[in-house]
Formats: sequence, structure tokens, C-alpha cells
Amino acid sequence: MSQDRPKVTIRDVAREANVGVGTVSRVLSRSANVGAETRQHILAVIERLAYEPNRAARNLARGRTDTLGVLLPSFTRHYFLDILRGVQTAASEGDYSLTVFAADRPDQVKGYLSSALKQRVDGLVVISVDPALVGNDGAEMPVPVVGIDTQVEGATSILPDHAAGMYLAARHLIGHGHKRLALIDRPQDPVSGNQIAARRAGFVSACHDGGLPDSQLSLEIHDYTVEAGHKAARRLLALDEPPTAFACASDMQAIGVLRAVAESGRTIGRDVGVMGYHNVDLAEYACLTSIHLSAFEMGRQAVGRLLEGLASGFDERAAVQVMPSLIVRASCGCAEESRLFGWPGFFPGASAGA
Amino acid sequence: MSQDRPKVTIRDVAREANVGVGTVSRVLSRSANVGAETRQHILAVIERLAYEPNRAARNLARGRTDTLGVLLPSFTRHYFLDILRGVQTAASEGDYSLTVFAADRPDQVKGYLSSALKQRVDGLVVISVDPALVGNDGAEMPVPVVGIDTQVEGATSILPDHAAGMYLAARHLIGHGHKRLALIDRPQDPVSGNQIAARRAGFVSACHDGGLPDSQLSLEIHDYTVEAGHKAARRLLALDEPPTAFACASDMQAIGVLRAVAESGRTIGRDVGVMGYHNVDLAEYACLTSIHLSAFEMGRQAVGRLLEGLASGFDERAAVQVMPSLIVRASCGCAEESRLFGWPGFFPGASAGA
DNA sequence: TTGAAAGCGCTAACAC
DNA sequence: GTGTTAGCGCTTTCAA
Repeated sequence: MSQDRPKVTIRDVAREANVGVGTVSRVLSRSANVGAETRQHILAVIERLAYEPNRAARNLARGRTDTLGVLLPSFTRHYFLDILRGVQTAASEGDYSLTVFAADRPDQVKGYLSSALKQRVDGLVVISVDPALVGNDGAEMPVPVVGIDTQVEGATSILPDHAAGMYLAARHLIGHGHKRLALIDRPQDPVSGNQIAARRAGFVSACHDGGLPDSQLSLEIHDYTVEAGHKAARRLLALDEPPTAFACASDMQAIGVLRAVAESGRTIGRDVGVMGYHNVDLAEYACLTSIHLSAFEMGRQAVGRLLEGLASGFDERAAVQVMPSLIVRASCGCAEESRLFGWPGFFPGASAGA
Repeated sequence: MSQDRPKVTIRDVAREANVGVGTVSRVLSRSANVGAETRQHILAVIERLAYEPNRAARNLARGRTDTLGVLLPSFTRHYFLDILRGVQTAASEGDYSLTVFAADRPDQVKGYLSSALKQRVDGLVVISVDPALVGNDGAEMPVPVVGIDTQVEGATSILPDHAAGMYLAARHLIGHGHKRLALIDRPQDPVSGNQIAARRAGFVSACHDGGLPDSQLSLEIHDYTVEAGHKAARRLLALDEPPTAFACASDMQAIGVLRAVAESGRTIGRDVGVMGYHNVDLAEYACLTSIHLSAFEMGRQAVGRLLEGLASGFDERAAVQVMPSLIVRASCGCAEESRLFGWPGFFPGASAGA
């Protein structure tokens, strides 16, 4: 834990190698204009002296930091962390480091943003943050920004293709022979933007493609909670012609639906198909078939865009859509078998009712 | 997304305020040796010019970066994230930023470590990483390190007090009137160090304090999996004098135990008490009473230590123990009621058996 | 209390 | 190709 650093500088290397500092610098920055022998020699000296260039000095001289800032709404959700892993992976592949700011509260966003800028990050990845909170007092941001799961003004956005995702879900249910489908989504809010509309569109077009008339579709708007899903499904199942398949916009809702289905005496999978969305950890335990949003991939793409742009300018800043994927478990009807927590024993009353 | 920065420097401020750059710098670093009027005036100019000091230049001149490195084994576990939140909170309170390295694979540790050092972080927080992987080729680390949940050589360690945690668990079970207790833990490994021994000690002393003879205690060593917990409990429950309470070293094991108990026809909570450990998300859904390790607090403390030491030297580098806490749900016997996924309906066959 | 000046370690433009 | 040198923007002596 000593505080003193070896402190071997580029000058030491130059002296030791009998060359100018400029030449050493050129070797360091992989410039072509160095003789092969000289380069070898210098490399050897660097090795011998265990020389490490000083980042701060380099940053100052170059006017950039080789660092990307990441702003996200907290470390609490798994989804964000998957994104972060993708960001991290791509960043370290490109020899960039990351400075991470997790805003537990919305009012921290502004402060963290300016911290990041103050640190002269070369670019910024903003994850699932209300676009209204991200800005530079009307002015353009001083560094390139890419938003993931959020559409910051003037920034490239990486977004899950929610239309495709819900299309996937609905088609899968229809593939199991269901004729009456319900979509359970949530009310619109500023951050989620138009994703609700996208999912609805995906749902409807899947049903059309599957030959289902509009009259057989229902739509319920509820929160992303187990309770809300439960309530919604209860209501729908009590209808004269209840839906036999439920596409939910969140896994939590879907779990509530599972419960309602079980309570109604129906068998999940066989009588009723249920699909979740987001593929959270719990989905696995609930044997819930779900839509996975490729969070890792989005993180990766975001950094890809950023580095690309940093290297060669930002011509286009279109939104790029990332394709979700289908994670098949049992709740859709694909498998009788369930893991440890499988229904029908999963819910109180379910076994009794069946 | 423009690339050009305003670029107002300390020199501009000095000129505009008719003072020397030194004086401006003193104002910036809150030095006392500046006249009150001069300070006010300079502050006003800074405000008007919207001047922001350049971090890289400051870092270079000061020889430090006001940045802490965080090395953790991946973003996948909730426990790590809570720690990370604590780290982040304390760091931003101390005006430090964070560079986060998540090593998905053990072989990435070395590389990330040297990246962090290369970036001249002022200190390093290492979370749950095998101490053997953290080192500087025998030499002392060039920056202060504090380990969380790991004991890196020469570093201060922040560790959960596993003895106290398991004591808490066992005492709670004994408080419910149980006379025969089982401890289910796992085999020792390099990262977990002596925590298994600590838990065992806590367990034994709780039993002694509770007046239970050694002959009434059993100990099973298994992995941290549902299956292992299930197997262990099955075996124990088949004994002539089976334990009536299970203290587990992981929630997953405990869930396996829950299942075995239910399968045996006993009622969880009433006939048999079960405690988990770690308080993972799933514990809530399983109504599992568990021991929470105060991950957030550990993160916070780690940074506290680091900043303290950075400010005034490292005299002591003792290990600091953080007290776990008891999260009461239903599996211990404290409540009949269960939430959505409550037993007895929780497990296949449970209702049928009861 | 304040100004001037000497670096911090590196890059890049410019000569040779 | 390679050496020399002038900054990058800030902190920090050292005089005044």
C-alpha cells in the first residue's frame, strides 16, 4: 500500500534508448514512421524499465480521455446490468474505459451528467433515463451521446424492437392453436416513449398474419405488477368468450396471470398459454416463456456506434433497433414438464382447484 | 453532438478578473490564502464565463485522478450490485468518480487490474475476487486497496460477520422452540476463505447459548444449490430424531429444504423452521426468512476507509466486520400467512401430501 | 495576499 | 526516420 510510484517517464525511456522522446512517443502511438530496429530497441527498453505512460499527461496533450461515461438509473435492475456488461465488453475491446454514474434518484441525473462532462469523457452512453433530464440547457451536448432504451434528442438511440418482440410472442401463442388472444400492457409514460404503441402494433399484426379477426383480441392496460396482471386476467377469464392466451408486457404481470389462470381451474400451457416479457430472473423459476430483450447486445451496439462515430464523425444518428428473442419455457404450452417451482402446485389453491 | 468545446481556461478567467492564474487556482482549490473580495470577484467571473477546470490538466499537475477503481466478478449477482450502490454513493459524496471493471471470467481480472492501475486510479475496491488473482507480481500494489468479501494481502478488508449472521439465524430458530437444529453449509473454497468456519462457530455458540447440547446438532456440507439443499434435508428428515429446524448458508439450499420438508408431509413454519442466508430476491417470493448481509453498507464502508486513508495515510489495515441483519418472513415460523408464492401450495406434491 | 514562472508527462508540428 | 521543441491547462513554489 505504498503511495510512491516508480515514476519512470518517457524521458527516461528516451535517454536509456538513446533516442528522442518523440520517437518513443511514436512507438507508443503505433505510428508507422519508426524504423523497425529502433522500434524493437525502444520496446525492449520500455519492457525493461516497466514503463507505463501516464494517462493524465496523455489526456491533456491529446485533448481526449479514452473514457466513456455511462449514465444509468441505478444498479438495481438486472436488465441495466446486462446492458452495462455489453457496454463494458465493447469498451474494453476498443481500449476505452468507463466511468459509471448510477443515479438512484432522478434529481441526481443532472449532477452526474455534468460530472461526466467535467471529466471530459469522450462520449456518453445514457441508459433508460428520461430524455427530458438529459440536456445541456438547450445547447448541444459537448460530446456524442447514444441512448439505450431512451431517445435523447440529437443522439443515436439503441432500442429494443418492441413491435418485433410482441409479434414474436403473439405468433408463438397463435402457433399453439390459440384463437382468442389478450394483450396486457401498461400505461404510457415519458421514459418508455412509444414502446407501448409498438408492442400493440406488433401484437395486432401478428394476429392478422395468423388469421385472427380483431373481434377476438382484447387489450388491457395495467401496471407492471403481479397484482395488476392477476386482476386483469381474472376479469378477462370471467368473460363469456375468454381469451385462451395472454401476451404480457412484463413478466410480473404474466406471473399474476399464471395465478389467475390456475385459480380459475384451468391448466396453464394446456388450456391457456401465457407469455411474459423482459425475461427477468424470476421468469425462469416460474417456467414462464418470455421475450428477451438482448440487453447485452444493446450495450455492445451502443458503444460500437459511439466509437465508430468518434473515429470517423457522426453522419447518421438514426435509431437502431435490436431484435428481441423468444425464450421458450413451459407457460406457453411448449412443455408439460416444469422445474422445481412448476405449476400446478405453484400457486395456492391451484392443486385444490384442479 | 458537436465536437468543439468552449475551451475557456484558467488563463481566460485570470485575465478577465485582472489577477494571476495562481490566484484563480487558489480559489478553485479552496485555499484560505485569498482575500475575500478577490475571491468573490473571481467567483463571479468564473460564473460568467462558465468556466470548468480541465480534469486532465489538474490530474497531471496534482498527480492524482480523484477516481476509484472497482473490480468485481460480474454484474450478475444482486449482492454485488448492492455493494456497488454503496460504493457509488460514498464515492460521489466524497467527490470521487468510479471506474468499474466487471470481470466475467477470472482470467480477465489481471487485465482489468492493470487497466485500472494504468489509469492511475487513486484507490481500488475489490469485490469478491479470489485474492490469489489480485496482486502486482509480488510487489506491493501501487495504490491502496480495500477488499469487500475478500481478503487481499496487505489490504483492508470489509467482511460480513458470518459468525454473527449465523448466530442470529440459529438463535431465532431456537427462539421458536426448536431443540434439534441442522446447519447446512458448503465446502470451503479460496474466495470464501474462512467464512464457513465462522458460520459454524456462530451456529454452535448460538446453540450453546440456547442450552442445546452438541448431540442435537447436525452439520451437512453441500453446494449452494436447490438440489443439494433438497438432498441434504431429505436425508436428515429420514433420521430417527430428525432436526426440526434448518439453518442454511444459502437461500437456494433453503429453498431445496423447503421442498423436502413439504414433501415429507410436514408443515413449514409450524413443524419445521427454515432459514436462508444472503436474502436474495427469490427469498422474498419463497417467504423465506433469511440473513441479509448489508451489502450496501459494506460498499459504503469500503470507500469510507479508502478516502480516509487517502487523506491521512494508512496506519491500520485491519479487517472490519459488518453486522448482518435478520429478515423475518414466514419460513421460520413467524407467520402463517404467505405471499403469492406461499407454501404449502408452493411445491408440487406438497398439498397432496398434507 | 498575490503574481510570475517552473514544471507535471505527454503529443505533435517542425526541422533535419 | 528521427530529434527538438512548443505547448496542453493546471498546481505550486518562490518572491515580492
